[in-house]
Amino acid sequence: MADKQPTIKEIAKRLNISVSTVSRALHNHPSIGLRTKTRVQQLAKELNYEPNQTAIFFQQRKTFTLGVILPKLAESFFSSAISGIEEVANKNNYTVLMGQSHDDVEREKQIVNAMKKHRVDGLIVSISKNTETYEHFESLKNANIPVVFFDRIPNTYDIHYVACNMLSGTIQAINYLLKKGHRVIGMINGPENLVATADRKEGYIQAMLKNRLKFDPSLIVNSDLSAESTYEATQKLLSHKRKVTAIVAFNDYVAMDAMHYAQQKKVRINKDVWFVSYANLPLTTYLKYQPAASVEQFPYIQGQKATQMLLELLNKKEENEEKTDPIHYKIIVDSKLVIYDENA
Amino acid sequence: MADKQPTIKEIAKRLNISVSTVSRALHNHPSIGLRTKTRVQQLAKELNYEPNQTAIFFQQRKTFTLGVILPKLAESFFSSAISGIEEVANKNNYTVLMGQSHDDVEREKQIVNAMKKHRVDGLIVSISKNTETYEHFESLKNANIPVVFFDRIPNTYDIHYVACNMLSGTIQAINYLLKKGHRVIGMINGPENLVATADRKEGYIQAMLKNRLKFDPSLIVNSDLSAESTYEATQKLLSHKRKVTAIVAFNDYVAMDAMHYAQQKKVRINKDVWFVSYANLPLTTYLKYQPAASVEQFPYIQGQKATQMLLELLNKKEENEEKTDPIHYKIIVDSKLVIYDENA
DNA sequence: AAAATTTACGCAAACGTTTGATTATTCAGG
DNA sequence: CCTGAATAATCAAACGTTTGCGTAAATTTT
Repeated sequence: MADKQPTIKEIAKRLNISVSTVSRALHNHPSIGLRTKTRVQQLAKELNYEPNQTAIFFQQRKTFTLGVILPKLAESFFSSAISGIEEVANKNNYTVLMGQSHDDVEREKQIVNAMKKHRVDGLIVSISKNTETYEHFESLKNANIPVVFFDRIPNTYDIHYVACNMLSGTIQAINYLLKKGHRVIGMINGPENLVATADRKEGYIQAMLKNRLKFDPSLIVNSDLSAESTYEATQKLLSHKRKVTAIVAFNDYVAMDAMHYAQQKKVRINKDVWFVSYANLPLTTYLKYQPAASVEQFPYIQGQKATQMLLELLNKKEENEEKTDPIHYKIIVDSKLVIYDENA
Repeated sequence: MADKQPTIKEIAKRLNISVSTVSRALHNHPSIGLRTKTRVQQLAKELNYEPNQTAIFFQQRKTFTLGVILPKLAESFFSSAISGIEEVANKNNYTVLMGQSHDDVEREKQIVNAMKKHRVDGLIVSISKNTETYEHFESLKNANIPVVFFDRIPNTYDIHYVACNMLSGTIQAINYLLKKGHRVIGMINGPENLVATADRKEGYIQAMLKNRLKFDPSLIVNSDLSAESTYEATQKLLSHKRKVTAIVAFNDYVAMDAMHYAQQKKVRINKDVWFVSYANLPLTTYLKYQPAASVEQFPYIQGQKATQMLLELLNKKEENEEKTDPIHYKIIVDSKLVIYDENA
């Protein structure tokens, strides 16, 4: 019973017709008579024929495979993102080749190469923390493999990407706190070299100005994201000469550390001092502390958008062959404040 | 500059030799003279030649791709597992096609089909919670695609798998508690139909018997894993006529709920009552409660082992073509108790 | 009834690579 | 100078599909 997989040839031979006829019959090509069409399709069912995709891939110069490179699946941001990617990809009959860089540039390069070798049709990537040079992606351009970046994007202009606008969420966060009556709002921001850090600061400032309040730079402190650094930052804010009654933290981890420190200092969380952060931890009831609200970055949606964008690029490519048009797609997803405890 | 990718033919033409010579030269075949060999290899570098893998896949009837199907990447158990899989796969020049079933049998079937279409060389799968029939995997046998199951494995014998032995860890857990002086140890077990549940119970019993203690069935209660059910179970144990001083919970989520309930009842965690569980939450300091110890199931290692097993199967397959030998590989990884707080 | 058109199918090339069989070249030994 | 062996390279088939082009038979149009 261990038949070799039946091929189009096999069917042709049995029916005493040519392979091209079989191929066309299977595709419902108009120039094939109804009679033979049904004969072919029946036999195909009978033999349990399945087209050899590798042959088709080869013939069509297309693999219906999207490569996805991201830092770490263990981070729920990325595992959500890949679910969004998978969903759109599968809906369009693409499958997903996956690779984790683990924030290691060398691995990232290796994966890019492996993907290129495997002739993925396109690539979706969120670059590693340490990626500062982008030649390994350049080589994809030559190979005519489109790349869409998401969330963690290179610092250049000639790319397609979808990313999250941190401004909107930050402004909402500040507004939320202002509406609750807070006037002295501290911010624990991230490393100064990150775009994400600048965006948060910018959002903070904009929100204050829009509300005709003046911006006090000493209320923004930075953390290198280590627990110690965050403790220190928190300490600074808690001992600020003006009484800080709310703190916006760079992300959930920072928020956790800050709240931990505050708690130790007998500060009551979301009572004496309110905390708001940026979501990257799954919201579980099992966390020690919970911020009052969190800026959501919609990784699932970002994943979907990125995939849609990539698929469009692939279509474009099919249409106007060889035309390397200079347009670069950019999608910005607005972040949004999510309030956890409505009655608070 | 948008050259089509150079092919072996191109090289042959330029050098005025045949494609077969080029192919062999590139592979360092002994029957090619040193002179032409170097000429070919040089030109290849120059043109930036890269073999067309799709052509090779097709020709060799092999894709160097492993399919991985698992329920949910968001669970850290699985994201660890896939890291292990990826590592071994990449080391052996395989790449990983990924699909999440989200515990939906229909999706699982779809993914299996997609993978078959893509002609993955082999498959690694952890079945969905709701999978009770296995025909969709049977079809892979016919296609001669080997499958290795891991962790969540079908309830049949004729499969390859790697799974985790819950007995060892459970016994260690009980021993640990006994050594700490606990004599009345409760267990919150899972749904009765799961193998995992039976294993835990079995471990509990064996540990007690080995220590010449008698087993009290009323100390094992079941939870359907919902918070309410767990509360109820915890309540039963805390109000047991014998004073329960330690509780082994089915997993981290259950443990969290149990500790939450206990806390509310003024029971001091790991003081009045000790908690031990089975790890499936990443160990972060951000959790509200922490069990004193946890049985680790080594997802990363399971992933590695499963991949190694699959690669072996693929090698076997290459050697003795068509021989469908009836041997089924099984690897059992021992679970192991990890104690969090050494000085406790 | 011949010409034009339509319908239904076959031929063969092409995609890029590998590989068994074959041929041409070189060279040693007799 | 011939034989036989080693060396170096070529030929051609094969992998399974798709597709442009050609063409015989069937049908319609004059």
